[in-house]
Amino acid sequence: MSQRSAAPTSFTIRDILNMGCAECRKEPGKDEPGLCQEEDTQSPSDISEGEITSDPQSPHRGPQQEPHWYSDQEPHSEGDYTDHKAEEKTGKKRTRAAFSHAQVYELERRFSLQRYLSGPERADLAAALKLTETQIKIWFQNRRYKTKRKMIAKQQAAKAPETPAKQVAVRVLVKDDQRQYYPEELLCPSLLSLYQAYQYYPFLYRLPSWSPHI
DNA sequence: TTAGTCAACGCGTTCG
DNA sequence: CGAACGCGTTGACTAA
Repeated sequence: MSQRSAAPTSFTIRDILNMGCAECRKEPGKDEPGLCQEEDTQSPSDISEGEITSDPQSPHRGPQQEPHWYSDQEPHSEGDYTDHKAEEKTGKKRTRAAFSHAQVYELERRFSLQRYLSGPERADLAAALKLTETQIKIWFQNRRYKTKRKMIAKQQAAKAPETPAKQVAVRVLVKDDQRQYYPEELLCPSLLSLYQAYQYYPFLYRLPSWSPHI
């Protein structure tokens, strides 16, 4: 990972929040999922200390002009979580909050440190991220299950009987009759899948646990 | 249209 | 008995 700037990178909650989504700032006008919109409506200075700009209503992901993430959705804060469940029973269509980049960043960071949270830890994290404890609990549940599934799939792939190698055409960059790289120098498949898993959260590349180096 | 991801849900199980 | 868990599924959504 190359150095983006001369400024030291801090991973405290406050710094993460205040720094906003660096990926979004690169191309502010680009219409791409995973780009946040917060900078347009709320400057970092507007964020109170230690506060996550976690409005699932205005998630980082989603196009600028017409947010596809529940544009008709009522605010989904901790207070209305039960209301949301009540809505389910009344037959209203199910909604799904999209956590902001800052929230997911902190959740992933925390998960990399500990896979299980105690009650008080969960409450603290929920308060810091402006999410409900239930959301934190469900997120960790899903995250553990997701990790397990991937591990099982990986083990099964490793155990699977070797199939005869298939010959495929490989494009090779040639300049002045000289090959510029070798196929084996390309990204390995496992790394590609990892990249794919991070497609929605490019900022995760900055997590300490993440390293593009093999 | 399809495959994949995600948050949320339902259900059965475990544990204090 | 209630809370938390694992697991499978659902519904909304995107990219290809």
